[in-house]
Amino acid sequence: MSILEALNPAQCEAAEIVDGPLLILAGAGSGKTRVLTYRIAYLINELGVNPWNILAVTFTNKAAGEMRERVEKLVGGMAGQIWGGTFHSICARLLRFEAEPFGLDSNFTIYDEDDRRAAMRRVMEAHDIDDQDLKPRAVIAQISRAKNSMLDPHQFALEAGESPHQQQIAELFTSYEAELRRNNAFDFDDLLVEVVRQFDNHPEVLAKYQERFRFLLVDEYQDTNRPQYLFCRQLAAAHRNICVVGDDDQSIYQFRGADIRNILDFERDYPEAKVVRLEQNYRSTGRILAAANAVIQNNQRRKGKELWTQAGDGELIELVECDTDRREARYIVDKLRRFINYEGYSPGDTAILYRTNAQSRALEEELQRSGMPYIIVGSIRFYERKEIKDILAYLRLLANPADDINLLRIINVPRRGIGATSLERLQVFAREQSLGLYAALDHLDQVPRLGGRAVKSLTEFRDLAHGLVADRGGMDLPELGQAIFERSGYRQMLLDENSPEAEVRAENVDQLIAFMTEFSQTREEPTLESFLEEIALMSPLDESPDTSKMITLMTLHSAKGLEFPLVFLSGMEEHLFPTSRAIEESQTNPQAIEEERRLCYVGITRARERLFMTYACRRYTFGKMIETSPSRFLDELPSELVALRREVDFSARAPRPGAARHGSGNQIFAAPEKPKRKPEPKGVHYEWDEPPASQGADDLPTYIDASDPFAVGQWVKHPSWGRGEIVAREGQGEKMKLSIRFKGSQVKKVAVAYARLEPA
DNA sequence: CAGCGGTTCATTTTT
DNA sequence: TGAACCGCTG
Repeated sequence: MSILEALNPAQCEAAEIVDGPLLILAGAGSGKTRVLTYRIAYLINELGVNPWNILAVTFTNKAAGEMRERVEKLVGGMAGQIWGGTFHSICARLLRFEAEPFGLDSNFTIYDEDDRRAAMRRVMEAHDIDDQDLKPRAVIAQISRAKNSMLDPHQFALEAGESPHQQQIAELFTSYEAELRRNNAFDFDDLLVEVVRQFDNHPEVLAKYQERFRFLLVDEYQDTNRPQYLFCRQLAAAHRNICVVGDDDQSIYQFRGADIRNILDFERDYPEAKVVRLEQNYRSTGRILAAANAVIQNNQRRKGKELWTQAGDGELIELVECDTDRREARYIVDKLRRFINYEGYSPGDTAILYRTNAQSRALEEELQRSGMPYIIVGSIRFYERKEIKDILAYLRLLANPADDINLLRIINVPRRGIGATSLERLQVFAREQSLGLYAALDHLDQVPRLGGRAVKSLTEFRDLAHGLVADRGGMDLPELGQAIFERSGYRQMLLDENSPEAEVRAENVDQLIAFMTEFSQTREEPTLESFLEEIALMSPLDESPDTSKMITLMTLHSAKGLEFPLVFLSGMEEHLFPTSRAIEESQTNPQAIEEERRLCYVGITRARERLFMTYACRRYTFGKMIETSPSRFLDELPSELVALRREVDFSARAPRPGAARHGSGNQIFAAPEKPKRKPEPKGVHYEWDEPPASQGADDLPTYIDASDPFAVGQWVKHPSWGRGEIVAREGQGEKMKLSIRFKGSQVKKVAVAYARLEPA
């Protein structure tokens, strides 16, 4: 009996066709991941394929890990031998493994957006270009686009033609590339481009991998860009065993070079390709699916498919109009509390999705008041925090001393009295001698016009670095992190600051070191380089481990591939979703709106049972209240699927059908909510279903729970800051942080586990 | 050299 | 609204 009997006929076919190219067109919720895992298990268990011969490309590293786990359940420990990960992490590993034949230094650094910008600034300075009239960001965007089209600086210059502006960018492109090579660094785009070029130039290396990766699986194929497409084509050229899975309706990364043609033209690239369509949806209710189908139908450019389900209709989709973004947030949080308290949902069943990260702020404030556990995916990324980036910069310096950009970040952090003037002198010297800055530190006596104080400070820094390099061999990863934290004076700097914020930052560094410990215990090769690489290529989702227990807030992009029983799509407004940019662009190109619509489709299809879509009539934007209008996508929802309600006055719970008219007016008004009898709450219960009488300066109700000493509204005493009122809190248990308003009305953020707080 | 206060500018989305 | 950048002062 085959393991594939657990699959439906279409899924079974998709898992079984293992010879030659295969395109699986998998609609949202059609069991795609299930097919992929069974396919791999089938290859290994029933066809005796060595897992070592399988390469699985996924969209996040987390997804790769989950797939490996699921395969493991079917085939056992051998699953660990499957190569899996994102294009970027796979390519980074390839570049390190093959550094020698490729003529590279395997200790290269991977530049993120910040590093990239810093590098570009430096290049522009060298070219004497004022960054006011040519912004580094814009130049980088153009370079990135060029790389995603596989253009090198030379080809870019040819395409630029006569335009002096474009020629200037071409020059900057050339210098930027030189700068990165000098620093032994690659940016995100380079990782892919470099592998493709190297494979072209080293067919013997390519052949090795073609031989090894006899079975190629690529998930989210609709979001591949040109270099990724070429990479796949290179690997598959010999055996043509390539299985790609995708959904043209869920292509949402064209802004970063994804080319929808890669999926639309798959059958042209591989004429012998078989195509399997998965259209039965196992995720959502009939109404949710109908809404999704109705919206996406407005796109012209698609392969065309219609999802269907055997599940029932389910509830109506609720469309909620709120007068402000604040009210919208409050409505959502209030609704969540009810679902969690009385409808048997747990926080982990729920998600709030939005178009832009900026929208998370108002929602977060409301959630903080509520005390319900939540996690924001991606907006304030752990590895982008100053203190984390600083400590990482020290680590990167040890791994790759040739990286000036990195060294400049920390040479005066903590303050060592090394100022701009001294640094400039050092840089001029280094440039003249063709030395990296780190190497130049060994010749301080030869640097012209360097003051005695500066020499002393720079020597101090050099000795610090040398010391760490010398001792590195005898330390494991977390010890090294700890040593950097201590010896660099970073910990002392935070201690001296003696503020709650500094405490939190110290705690963050401790967290980083804790992760280093975990890393060195769980990874096969816990080297410094692999650690830095993993962090550099981490997606926001890879960073947040426990979305399963909390209300999850994230962008629609981050939500791709996920599902939740209860979903809120917030900010359904013109100029926000679709964005102003897309609207503007659609003046000249009607298809510009289509990617936004696909994003909307992705959002709708995340929901299993209940879907709420909300919009505000006025929204705080750039500190100003802006009048808004409902998103055009709402007009595309069939009226019979939707219940419309209005949230105007918070204290009046019942909706007030009223003045404002919406869009084409095809929505129904919901009957006023009938007063429900409260069932006995089960499990965790979040308080304040009935809001207490409003209090406080504004007319917003403040919720207070007297049994919880750290509830919002309670007073506490801080050893150094005195008495203060808790105005907000985040996190749980040991990680709980409080925002406290002390006298002088300054608000400080405090980690409960660190600050010795007393009730006051 | 560091710290302060003023100004300006920005929001897509992410590896 | 706020982060990020600039220029001035001590």
